[in-house]
Amino acid sequence: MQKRAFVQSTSATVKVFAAAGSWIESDAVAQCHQVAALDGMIHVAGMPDLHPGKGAPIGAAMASSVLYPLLVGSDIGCGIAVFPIRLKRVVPERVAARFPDLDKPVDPDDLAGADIPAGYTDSLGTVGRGNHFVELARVDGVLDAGHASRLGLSGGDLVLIVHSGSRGLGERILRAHTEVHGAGPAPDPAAYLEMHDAAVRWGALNRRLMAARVAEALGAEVTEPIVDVCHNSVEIRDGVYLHRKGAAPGDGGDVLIAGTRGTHSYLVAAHAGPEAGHSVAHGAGRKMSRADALRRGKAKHTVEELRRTPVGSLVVCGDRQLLFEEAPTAYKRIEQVIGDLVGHGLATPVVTTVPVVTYKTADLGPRKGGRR
DNA sequence: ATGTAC
Repeated sequence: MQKRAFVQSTSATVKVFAAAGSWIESDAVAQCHQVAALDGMIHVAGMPDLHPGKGAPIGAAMASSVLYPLLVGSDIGCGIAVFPIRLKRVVPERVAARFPDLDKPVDPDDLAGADIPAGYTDSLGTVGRGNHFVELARVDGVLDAGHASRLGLSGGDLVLIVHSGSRGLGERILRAHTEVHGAGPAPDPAAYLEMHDAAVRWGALNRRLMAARVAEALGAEVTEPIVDVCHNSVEIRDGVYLHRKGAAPGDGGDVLIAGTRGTHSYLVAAHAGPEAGHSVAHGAGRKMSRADALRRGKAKHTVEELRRTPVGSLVVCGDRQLLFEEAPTAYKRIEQVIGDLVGHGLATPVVTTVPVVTYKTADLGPRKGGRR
């Protein structure tokens, strides 16, 4: 036991929602306990996709009496939305070739009159990097037919899944805080929350813009999303600040829990209580650092097998390093994560989706896409 | 995850 300081500090409770057999990186659990020791912290709930992040764990809901911007992170408002889409003929190669360039922002002139949160038009309509993606997927397994029907989903239906956030806006908001206050709490929570809320709205708009861009490029119609859940945020809940970093609000709504670029994703009905921070996992969760995934991936995979996955989908990604970092083998098995949520009574699967074409970043020219 | 620096 470590020697206690003279004044006994009260540490928050920590609970990780993973079965004994589910591997969780010890660094991530250690991060949860570091967070638990912060002033004002009340409870830390680790999701089954828990993994280490920069300064704070990813896949955690953290409740405290003070607001810590670092526990939301830089990608404030990042989330996953699901848009039903109708297409006549779906040949992955054709769809991939027709995908728009989502690395280039939309022309601000095209948004004349639109309400752009924070007036931030840089990179609006772009997907970003890291684990972000825009995916045409097909509903595969229907696990709760009644619930799926209420969402208007049947087996074989196509959906666009958009995972992206607030790009440079959220990063700017966090940096403005950390430059003055470091990892400390927000001295003026209301002022932070105002900027945070703008970034959340910006992220939601960004996801809609991307869905519209893709639909237009594919000659399809797109409507409002049936699911749109932000997993990096803070809210006042039961009188305290509930921070979520890589954790989706999971108390009554539906959530798309992303698998990987070569495996299924799960749309679930979430029903998490206070012990789970009213939250569920947001994805499969990395099991390898990006550096490890790159090193091991290069030894294990060819570029071709990462671009054409075992489920027959295509991955549009002109960045070879990103392709390795995001290889399905760098992530935990999504079935394990879902199983842990179900096992703890936090979620009920509704449908699974299988990727058809996943856009990560603009493809290389035909000449540049050689082996390895 | 990001914009920027190396």
